[in-house]
Amino acid sequence: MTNTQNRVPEKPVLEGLEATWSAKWEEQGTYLFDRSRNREEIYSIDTPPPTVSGSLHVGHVFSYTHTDLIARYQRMSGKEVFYPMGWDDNGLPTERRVQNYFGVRCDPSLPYDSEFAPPTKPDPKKQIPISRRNFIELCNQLVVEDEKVFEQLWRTLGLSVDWTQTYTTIGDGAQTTSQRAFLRNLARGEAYSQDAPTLWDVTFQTAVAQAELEARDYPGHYYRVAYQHESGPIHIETTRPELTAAAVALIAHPDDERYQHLFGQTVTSPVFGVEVPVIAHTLADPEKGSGIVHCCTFGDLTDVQWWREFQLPNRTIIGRDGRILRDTPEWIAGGPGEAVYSELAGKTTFSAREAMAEALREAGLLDGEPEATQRMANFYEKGDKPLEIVSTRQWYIRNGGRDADLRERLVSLGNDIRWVPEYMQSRYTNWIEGLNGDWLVSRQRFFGIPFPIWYHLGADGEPDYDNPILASEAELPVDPASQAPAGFEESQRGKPGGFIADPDVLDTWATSSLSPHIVCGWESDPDLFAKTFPMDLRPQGHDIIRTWLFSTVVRSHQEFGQVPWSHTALSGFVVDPDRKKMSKSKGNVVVPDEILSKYGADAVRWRAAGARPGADSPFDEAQMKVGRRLAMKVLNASKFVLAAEDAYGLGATVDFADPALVTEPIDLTILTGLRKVITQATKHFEAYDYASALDVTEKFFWSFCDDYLELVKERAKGGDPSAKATFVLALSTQLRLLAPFLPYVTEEVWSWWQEGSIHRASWPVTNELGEAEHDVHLLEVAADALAAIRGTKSAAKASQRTKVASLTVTGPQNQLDQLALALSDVSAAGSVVGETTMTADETLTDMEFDVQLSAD
RNA sequence: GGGCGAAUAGCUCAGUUGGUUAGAGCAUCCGGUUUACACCCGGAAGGUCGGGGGUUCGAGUCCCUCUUCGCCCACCA
Repeated sequence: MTNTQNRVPEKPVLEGLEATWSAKWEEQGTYLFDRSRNREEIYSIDTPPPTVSGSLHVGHVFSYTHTDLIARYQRMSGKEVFYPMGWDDNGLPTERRVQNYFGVRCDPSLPYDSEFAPPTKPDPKKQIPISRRNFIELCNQLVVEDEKVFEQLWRTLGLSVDWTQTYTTIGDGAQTTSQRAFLRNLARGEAYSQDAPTLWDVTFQTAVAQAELEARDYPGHYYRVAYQHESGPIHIETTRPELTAAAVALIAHPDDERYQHLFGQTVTSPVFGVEVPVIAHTLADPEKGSGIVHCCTFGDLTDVQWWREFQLPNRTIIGRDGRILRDTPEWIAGGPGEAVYSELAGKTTFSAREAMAEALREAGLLDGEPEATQRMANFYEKGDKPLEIVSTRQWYIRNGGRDADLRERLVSLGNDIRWVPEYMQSRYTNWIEGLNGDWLVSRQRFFGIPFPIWYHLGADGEPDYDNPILASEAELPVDPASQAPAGFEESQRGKPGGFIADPDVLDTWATSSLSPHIVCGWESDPDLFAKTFPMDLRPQGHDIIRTWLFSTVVRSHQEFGQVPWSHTALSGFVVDPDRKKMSKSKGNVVVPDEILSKYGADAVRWRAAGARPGADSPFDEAQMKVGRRLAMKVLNASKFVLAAEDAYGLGATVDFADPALVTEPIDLTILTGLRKVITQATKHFEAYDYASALDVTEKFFWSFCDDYLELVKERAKGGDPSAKATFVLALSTQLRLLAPFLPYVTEEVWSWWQEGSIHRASWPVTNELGEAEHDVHLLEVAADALAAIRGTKSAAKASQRTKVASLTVTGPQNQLDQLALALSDVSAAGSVVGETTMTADETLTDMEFDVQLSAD
């Protein structure tokens, strides 16, 4: 016989459960993945790697909890769960954090300094320039520290991750995978490089992709500028007069009567006197400005389209630093505007705009004064200056942006994924249908995975971009900046007849899009890959459907011809009480550590589980208290049921866990109701609806505690086996139903009277509770009677211990019959000492009670 | 401008395929030291289901329409 008495604490507390149990889980390997199991028995999760250079906020805590709820349910249901954790440490966010943290900046022209140590007191205003290698060393150093902090938080939160299965997006494994996948893309013609106009961030001096754009309001002015035609001035309106020197055409709508006489003719640009054609195109909007627009290389994406379509000359005047090119361009040199240009040269677009406006004004070519306007401009999502368009050589991966067939194929692949919630699929479809170019994957940055590519240098020292030298898959990962390609010596680097490295790194999404490849061991662990791919679940935020989700489908389609997972679950955001998105700049971010230590992990998880998939949820600290109360209730109710009689408990033990002992009608209603809860909770979990699973379980649990336990405690104290059997069966079932939500408190209670971890116990099934049933209305009828008694005492402002002198019940016969079956429990719980009279009245739909309190 | 979602008690949300008098928790108010739990328990009050129209014996639920809010996308002359 198991002695439960000694293992039930006298005063159970929530404090410390996180530390105790997360250590035991680690020690006992509770969540280790057992790869000996078959594919059908495995459930694999493509966890989002959080950006370690950022900070985790309560939104992360919620969404990672959502994934863990599913993981724990699947594990208890018999699946071996493959649940790795990644850290996204690759890319610009880490660079920025390193710059701020250490007060340095990367200058690739500097040599490596093995002695370099970052300043102890960094001055953010005066960043010390260091070599690329020194910079990357600092990146690697800092991410290790950040990752420790993140892991600690996840462990406290109780994520059932297999901590032996971690990866980083900058680690060797990810580098090899990313470079290999890129080489395969290249070999299959899915990747290509091109010298073309590119959206460009002048602050970070890198190209950016369509998916990283963000349109923001941007104040500007309309300038009314006169181009010259033999018939007189032609006024255009522009917000960017500084691009006049880059004008290549004027364009108006073909039906615009005002400009019919100009089509096919030429005009000259103001100040610079450059001759440009006037062209008709439907994209010119007669309603905007004067209806005729100057096309410059390049003011916006429409300019790029016109430039391509009409094969206009490229008259770029903006450099990679966002400033007007210092050398006077050939089409300006020797012309009337040479002097004006030299004033613009080297200026930022902002000050060049003012200087150009002044020059136009002086020349009398500015009509009226500039008119203030609010327009939208494209920004890099991490940048704070509007993007420019510059011509640069970049690498692209085909994603359907320039191929209608592929686009259609990718859209239909969305049907192979089960979306939770379903309506999120439309965001995926919409995004693909709105693509306007292939995926730009090269970035002119430092902390990232380099392209595994070099170029021959001709005798003239010019690189041969058309015939790149590719790394072999066997030598991956490679760093072409420090390794020479096969057949060359390092000394030939940069020399005519030698080679140079491709200077760029892969966009971080180009690597994170391979997370299934990375975690499942593509090309490195075929056995693991066969058992985990395609994966079962991709959990992620709905804000990165266009980036992470879509790009992962693209890469999986290219490499495997199928979708990478069968399900995707999209979490909503935690928003502040005003329904605004939390962000650092707004100062409304809730720090997870504080709420975790204040309310406990179980309470926070309980609140997270209340946020349904896809739905944004306002943060409300008061809600955490409710979760904490539930966790506390689990401890106390369990103690009451399991502790021996002399410790004020009911002394139920595992020996009573036998449905055959349950004979009392009201006890049978509990088992009957619980079977229903099992069925419903299971159904909800299978549909990824953890919130409803919790709801049905929790409601039953409160009723179990407040109604049922109160009703039968006197009988149980008398040693009734039917009651005790019901207690242990119901407790065991409810603990397991609650285990995904409250892993700490359920594990704690489980340890009082069971062997092993509850998290490796089996998910409850209905036949554990036997076959015998009783109408669940009995519990309702009994609870109603008890409520009437309590209500009378409450209305009389009397103690609940007040004795009831007489109880008269009137109601339909069938309800009275039910009540009769539980009358002794009701009387005991309600301190009914006098007579109980029951009178049938079929005109009533519900019972009515007359409760006379005793005068004593 | 296009797409998606939401609107139910002061707040956060449930409400299955239409079916009695619309539910829960929090907050509020009232009461109770009740031998599991005062980190507790009991009780009460609180709603024209965003507006308007329609279908139906019957609409929170279905249809149309309007309004408001949120998110995603587009919008640089």
